Amino acid sequence: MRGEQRRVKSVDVAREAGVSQATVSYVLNNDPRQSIPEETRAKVMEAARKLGYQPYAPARSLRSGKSKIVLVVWQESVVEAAISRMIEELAAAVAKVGFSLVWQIGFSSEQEHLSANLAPAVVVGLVDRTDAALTSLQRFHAPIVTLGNHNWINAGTRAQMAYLLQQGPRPIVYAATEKPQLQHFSRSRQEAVQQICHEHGLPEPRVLTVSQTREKARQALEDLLAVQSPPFAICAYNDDVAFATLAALSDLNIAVPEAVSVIGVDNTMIAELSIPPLTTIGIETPNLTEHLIASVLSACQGGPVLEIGPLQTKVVVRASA
Amino acid sequence: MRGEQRRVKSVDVAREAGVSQATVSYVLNNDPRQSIPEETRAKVMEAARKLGYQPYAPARSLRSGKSKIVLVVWQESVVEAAISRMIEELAAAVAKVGFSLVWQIGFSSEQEHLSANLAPAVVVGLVDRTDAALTSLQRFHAPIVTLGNHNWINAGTRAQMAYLLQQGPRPIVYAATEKPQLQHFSRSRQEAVQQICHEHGLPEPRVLTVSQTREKARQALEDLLAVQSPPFAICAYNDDVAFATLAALSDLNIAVPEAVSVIGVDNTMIAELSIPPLTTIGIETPNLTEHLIASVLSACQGGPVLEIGPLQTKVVVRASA
DNA sequence: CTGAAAGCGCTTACAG
DNA sequence: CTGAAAGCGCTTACAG
Repeated sequence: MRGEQRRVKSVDVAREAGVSQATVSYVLNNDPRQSIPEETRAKVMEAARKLGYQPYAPARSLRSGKSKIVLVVWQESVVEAAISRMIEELAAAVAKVGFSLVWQIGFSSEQEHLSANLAPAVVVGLVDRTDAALTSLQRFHAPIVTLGNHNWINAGTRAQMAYLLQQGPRPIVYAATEKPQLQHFSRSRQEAVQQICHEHGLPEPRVLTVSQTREKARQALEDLLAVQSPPFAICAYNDDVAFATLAALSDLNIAVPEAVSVIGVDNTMIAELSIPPLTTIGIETPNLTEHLIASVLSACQGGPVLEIGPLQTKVVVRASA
Repeated sequence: MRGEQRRVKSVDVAREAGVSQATVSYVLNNDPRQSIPEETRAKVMEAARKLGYQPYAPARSLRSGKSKIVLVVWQESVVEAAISRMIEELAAAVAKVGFSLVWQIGFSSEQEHLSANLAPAVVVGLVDRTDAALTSLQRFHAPIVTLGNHNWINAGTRAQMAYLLQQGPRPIVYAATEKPQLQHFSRSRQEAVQQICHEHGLPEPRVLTVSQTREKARQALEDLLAVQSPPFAICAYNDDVAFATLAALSDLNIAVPEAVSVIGVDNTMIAELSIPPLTTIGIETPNLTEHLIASVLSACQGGPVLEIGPLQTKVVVRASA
């Protein structure tokens, strides 16, 4: 399916409307420094509509020196509802000032020369703030907006541990994910769990690596039970891992939370649908979306990049812990 | 955080390397029609590296008349692992020929003027092929690659019904999603279910609208049970809906699949983690990714848009139906 | 209020 | 093999 045809240019619109190319530009961009009579304006609009004129982005970017693209760089490969909703609101906000939002998903090395192919006005880095990632974002030569908190990766983990500790002195097991693309995060959270255990004089936490296949998850759990007897508490990498863990516990007829308690992170849609319903951590930064929008809009308009405050968490207590 | 600085241009590289701007372009683009001595080539590369030169995409697009952006338009707001994996492979493939891939997520009207801000070389439309959607994609003035099958939205639904029918003559209930952004799809699948029931002389299927909150899902199910007594089979919009349905059935102590059977669509990661494990439909088109890649690469290089064959499905039998 | 003209940073015929 | 120059389609001082 092709959609090509000859492109209609602003000079075509000018000819059709019987005005100059400059006037077309003034009208279409609503240039506030010009005062165009209503009649001329209408003629131009009508001609543009009739010819189906679409300004050609590269020309306009080249001339004006700035593009109208906001690039969201999202490090993981899956986009969940919560983040999607946040960015959807951002997209609506930037659209109001004539910008468009576009995503890069999965921050892979193959994609690194995106900066040679796209010149965004602003980049929103929803990534772990490692030096490598930051350097990579610099290549866009655009203002960079990131989540303010260096440790947002582990914010949920710390909240999980605080809750478990407050529930009583059970040994802790960290349930890691098996997904290769999440190892960086998973390891970081694991270290956070270890450190907190040390600080509270708890034994070194064992690690349960949970695959998404039910069978393998059950086996890993059996292996764990051979060396760690209940009661204990499982602090899961995220809700998905907690889910698989609950399935495995059910298969082995282990009482949750009496023998083993489980806590997730993310408060995804499905968290309340598990059996038993999953206790988890929700990210609840009041006005996070608003702060993000304000920061991006400011950057779009050449203003400073506003700092975005740290993430706040809250425990969503259900039945599993 | 700013990453601006003065942009280094190809003329700067030329000066640094002691050659002309043209030579810089030839070297950096590996122009096959020129034969540049190795020594000159090395000088240019070194100068570019030293200055951190990045070609400016808009200028290059304007001059060459084509961009190196592949835009993936994804109609839903959530990106699941399966689709993400497919597009990741596509991204790697186009990267090999110097293109970059970028997503538009959630095909909202606010984003419609994206075509004024971005000039992709190819657009991949992972959207329902309605006239409105197609017209919208045309505005990019680029070749459009879509999934070949007009009815891919309902392919999974037809497979669900075929399986349920083959299991025996239970009344069918269609479990719809409540999510506003999915209504178009959900209604389309519902109609497919109705039509198939007619064709097989089954009674008009009742509709259970399933919210993602457990409490509301349970209530809706109770309302249904007041008018439809077991046994019956629930054909769910997708795995998420099936999940919520299973949770509600568990709350009401209804035996699955003895009293009520449930089948999903998508074969998501969590499908085997439900209690009982979910019977569902997987999309299993052999070489779908390969076909997609071939089609996009062809379009990138100015060739024709290759047709992509219809989606194929397979039943993944677990315990719920 | 309107138009003729310059120029953004590249690529690519073209001449040498 | 290399370089001087034209030109992609816009926007925006500038002159009228």
